[in-house]
Amino acid sequence: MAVSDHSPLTTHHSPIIAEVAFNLPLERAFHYLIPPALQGTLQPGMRVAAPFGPRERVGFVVRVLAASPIRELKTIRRRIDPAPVIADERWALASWLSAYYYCSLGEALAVMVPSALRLPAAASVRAGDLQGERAPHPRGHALTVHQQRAWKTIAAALESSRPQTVLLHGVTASGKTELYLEAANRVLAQGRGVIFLIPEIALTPQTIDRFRERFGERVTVWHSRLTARERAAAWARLSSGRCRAVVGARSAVFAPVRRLGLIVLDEEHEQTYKQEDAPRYHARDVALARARLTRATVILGSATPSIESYYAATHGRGRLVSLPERVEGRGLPTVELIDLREELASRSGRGPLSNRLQRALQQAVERGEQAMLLLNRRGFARVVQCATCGEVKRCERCSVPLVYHASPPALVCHYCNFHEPPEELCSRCRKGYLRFRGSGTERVESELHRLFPASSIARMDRDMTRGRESHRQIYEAVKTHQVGLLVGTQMIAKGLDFPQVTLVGVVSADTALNLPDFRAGERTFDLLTQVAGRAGRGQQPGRVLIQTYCPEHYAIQAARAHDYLQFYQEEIRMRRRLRLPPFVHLIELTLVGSSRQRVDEAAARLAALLRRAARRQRLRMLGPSPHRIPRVRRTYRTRILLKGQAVEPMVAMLRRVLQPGRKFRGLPVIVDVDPL
DNA sequence: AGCACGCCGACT
DNA sequence: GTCGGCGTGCTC
Repeated sequence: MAVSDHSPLTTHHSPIIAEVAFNLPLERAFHYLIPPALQGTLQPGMRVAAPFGPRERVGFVVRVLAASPIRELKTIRRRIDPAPVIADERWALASWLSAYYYCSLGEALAVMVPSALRLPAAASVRAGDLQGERAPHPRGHALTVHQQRAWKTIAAALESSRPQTVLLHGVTASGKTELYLEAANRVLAQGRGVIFLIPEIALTPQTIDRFRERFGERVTVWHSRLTARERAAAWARLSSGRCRAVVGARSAVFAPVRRLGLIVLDEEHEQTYKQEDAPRYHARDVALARARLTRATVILGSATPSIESYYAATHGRGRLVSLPERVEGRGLPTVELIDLREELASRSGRGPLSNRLQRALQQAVERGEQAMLLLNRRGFARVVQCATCGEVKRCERCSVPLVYHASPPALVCHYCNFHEPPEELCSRCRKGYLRFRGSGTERVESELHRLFPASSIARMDRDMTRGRESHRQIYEAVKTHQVGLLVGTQMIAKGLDFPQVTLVGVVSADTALNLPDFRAGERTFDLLTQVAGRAGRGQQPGRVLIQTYCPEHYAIQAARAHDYLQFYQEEIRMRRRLRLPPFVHLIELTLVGSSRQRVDEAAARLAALLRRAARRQRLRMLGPSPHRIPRVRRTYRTRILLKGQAVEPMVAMLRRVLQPGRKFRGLPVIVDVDPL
């Protein structure tokens, strides 16, 4: 293309320049000439393909201009979309994302639009599409007294002209979904749109089914497994306004729902709402930001609300409503603690299951009832150690011990998935036999086989659910009573509804508790409460046994008593005393690089710079300190933590300190705002 | 983020 | 003498 033909650009007054933002960690957007064939057709929010360096890239048109200060402009190659894929408040939402999570506008826009989305040329908004059907659908069931009281608050929020956030705190099986459906129904009847977020599509088929039952074709399901055609169709239905409700995981918070009136986050405490690669957004916080822009209501629902959400709801930012009882008068299971210190002193055997837990399992088996065992650790044994020289088998690429897996036999790194054939003799001293220490789900499974040879036993963890159908197969096997005993990692703690399970055993409550993380208590309380909620969902009452070395810990005590408030009050006191969220916001910076020395030096320099900047503002800087696992895949990692009252000023400061591409001294810096 | 360019160690 | 490591810089 002969750029020199377009001399001098400033005399043009028609928009022949497009400013394009790419999905790159660069703050700048780039200018291109619009080819004659596309002039007059490009609008902000459309995607275009353009030459970028040696290759072609897809970017978003941010605006069209009459002139550019840049000499030697290249020309846009193609237009991707017949109509903008970003419109209305989603533009402002992209700016918010970029400012809050420290990403470029291009990265923010890219995360809001599925990259594989291809809109058919015919996609256009017809007038009248937005009308739709407004008649409310009849309610499914009669509401309980508690549900009615909660509904009053929710209905008031929905009618209010000011956007509101309602935290719906309800124990497991207390009927939260019915209220979500009722709220969605009301908002649809107002002619407004609904986004319904669930933690994981695969784990919550029942919730989707209920939505489908109630709203039929008026709701679109949005998830990553959709085919290109399905995705395009769903996008078109929503952006045209023909369909005004969407159900989906995290990324559905960006769905092009029109006239948004309500966002529901079911199980709002779930960590899956946090995206773990850039931009590292939290769907709950995006939902709150988007709701502010459209004056929409947000309903957060959970049996174990995040500390942040509960604090916000009880300190003037939103309303709290509670459902303290299970529907149909079913009681909560009784929870007993097993002090492993006593067990250790008295017991002769050294398996992972205490005598008391074994007896309880025995009783359940004898009565023909089902039982579940939770252990948040895959594999057979956590540590493989030489009995003679004490050598522990470690991963070559990561600073972690290898985990022994029995079937198929292998030593596995849980961080880089490195596999190595197991040996019998120590590879260092060539004398000692290898000893297995610490239990995983495989060992518990083999222990169950030994104790209950006549029972049907299944295991559910990431190793067992590799295949796409395996998760559902295990689920069906338990549901139809083909399996009597189920052992698994935390994936068995969430959402599964097995009415015949009367006993839940937690093999070790301390795995999560001992992590060096200020949220360890919260994680433990969540996990114990959620897994306890799996017991006694049918006619038979439930019983939960928790094995622990620290039975006096408040997270475990509160879980035993089914007392969220007791846990919250202890936890919020700790957070206040230590200046932790929700009293401050954290930003975690991770410097990564192949040379430990270079990483450490850069981290020290960056920390010095930030410390100086932090003194001028009112914020604190901690570190640098090595990552909990300093080396993963031969890459060293060091962390710096920022603490402050507001995120935006901290991010603005980082923008000044870091180089383009979010680098410091040439090393990439991973920025995680509000890390989990 | 890619990708090309450019300057120092172990090899046909 | 080269092939290739990754440190540096650029992308309208």
